[in-house]
Amino acid sequence: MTEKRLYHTVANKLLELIDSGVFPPGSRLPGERDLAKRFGVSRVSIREAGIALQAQGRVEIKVGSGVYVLDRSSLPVYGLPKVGPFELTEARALFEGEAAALAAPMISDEDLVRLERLIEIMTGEVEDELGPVEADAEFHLTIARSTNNHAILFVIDSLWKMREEASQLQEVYETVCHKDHRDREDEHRLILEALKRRDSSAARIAMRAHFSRMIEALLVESEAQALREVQRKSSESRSRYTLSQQTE
Amino acid sequence: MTEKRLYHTVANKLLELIDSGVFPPGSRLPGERDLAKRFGVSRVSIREAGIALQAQGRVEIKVGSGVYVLDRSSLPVYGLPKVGPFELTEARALFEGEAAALAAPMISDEDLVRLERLIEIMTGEVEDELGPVEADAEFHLTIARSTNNHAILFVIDSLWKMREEASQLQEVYETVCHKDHRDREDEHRLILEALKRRDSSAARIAMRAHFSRMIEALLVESEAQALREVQRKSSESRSRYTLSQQTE
DNA sequence: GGTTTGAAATGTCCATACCAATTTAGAAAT
DNA sequence: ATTTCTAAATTGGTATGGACATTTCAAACC
Repeated sequence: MTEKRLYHTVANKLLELIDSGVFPPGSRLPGERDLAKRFGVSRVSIREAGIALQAQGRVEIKVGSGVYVLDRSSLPVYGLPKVGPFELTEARALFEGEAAALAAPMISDEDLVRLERLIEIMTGEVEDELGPVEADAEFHLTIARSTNNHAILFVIDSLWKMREEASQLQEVYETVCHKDHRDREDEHRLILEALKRRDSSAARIAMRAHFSRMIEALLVESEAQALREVQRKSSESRSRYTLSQQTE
Repeated sequence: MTEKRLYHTVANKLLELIDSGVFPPGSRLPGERDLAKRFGVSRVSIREAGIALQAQGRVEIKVGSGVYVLDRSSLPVYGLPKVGPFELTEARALFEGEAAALAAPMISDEDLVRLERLIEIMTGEVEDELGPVEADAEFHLTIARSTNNHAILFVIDSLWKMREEASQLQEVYETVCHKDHRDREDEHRLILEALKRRDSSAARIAMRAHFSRMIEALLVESEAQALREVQRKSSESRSRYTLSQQTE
């Protein structure tokens, strides 16, 4: 209990208050100056505690407003590596393929109808509070969940979070996904059909095909993007050149 | 690049310096006062950056000594789920099997001799700074690393950390591993042989066999453990009974 | 009623001074 | 020459006080 760093003990006391319900998720903590007086420490220590808690994903600090308690359940796994689109898709192809194969013999009927509905949401046939992107995530997570294996669920959840992490990566994904949304629908249906038949190896193949097509699309897209980049840079240097011509 | 919080930009700059090799893992970075002058900010901001980095597990701060760079792959990832031995081993069988299959065609000769050496360390033939347990970890991580896929490396690293997380789980593993250490050696050699031949499917099969045997052993062990638990509880309730007899 | 404005609250940052833990170097003893 | 001990230098930790930027919200205004 007797921590060495002051900010650490402050952070722990705050966590106790949060966990004991004094500061429920969503609520706002007292101001720095207030807390400093209450704990009998300086404002610096309070703020350091806040930074530490923020780094742990327990609170959110909004400048000029205050620090707000976050919901513990939605804590975003820190230490996720920065990965490129190809690495990520390759990993997903392998791991989600295996997850689907494992899930096939044991998936429940409820989950099967849930998958059906999620596909309809993605295609836009059905409106829902879930957006099409969230539905896509839920599709893959539902399959992972039906393996009844927390480690597998964690892995696939982490892979999805990596995708969300890098905004640049997300852009690439968006364009790829929306371009061939018809292909994606077909692939999702093939996966679902294999699961319905409780066919492990078909499920694995279908899932892999889904990601293989994605890698193909990524190749095309990254090529086009590289081309645009070249054009942008050359036009940039051209305008800089004309600019320097004018100023001299 | 222009973050809003000052300590955040400082932290990012430090991370760049660390990742670019200016401050390699294990090294000590300049003192607060030095860094403050260098970045043109106050000491508090430097320390706040340090706290943030520490919370992310990237550095270790020792009072009176300095802040030291930690090995990136060695620690972080909070929010690992608690998983049982069976779940974990099942997940490892699937995922590490695929990783081995992917690594087989592209693994370097240096990594192959490294794997050879690691097996020898595990069997005790060779002494090393690495213990046998660490060698086991390194064996699997080396294979994962040679896929050249950071996402895959992350997953397999995470799975190993889950094993280390729960002490109870570790006990079970220890007993299982040491009981049939001869089997384990053979299995590791089979994996290595498959990799040497660049045979993807053989590598996958060998890796899966390794974990399948583990699951078998776990079944036996958990049975024995369940038996012990029953005995413990019954003897406990018996002693409680005699105790309540005495006090009344 | 809707918009603008301005004061209060709040987080952010800095400079300085002092404290406590650690390391280092040099003197002293062997 | 080597070891041991002590004191100074170095380093991170904390406190204080002030200045600044952003946000919030209610009063004032059109």
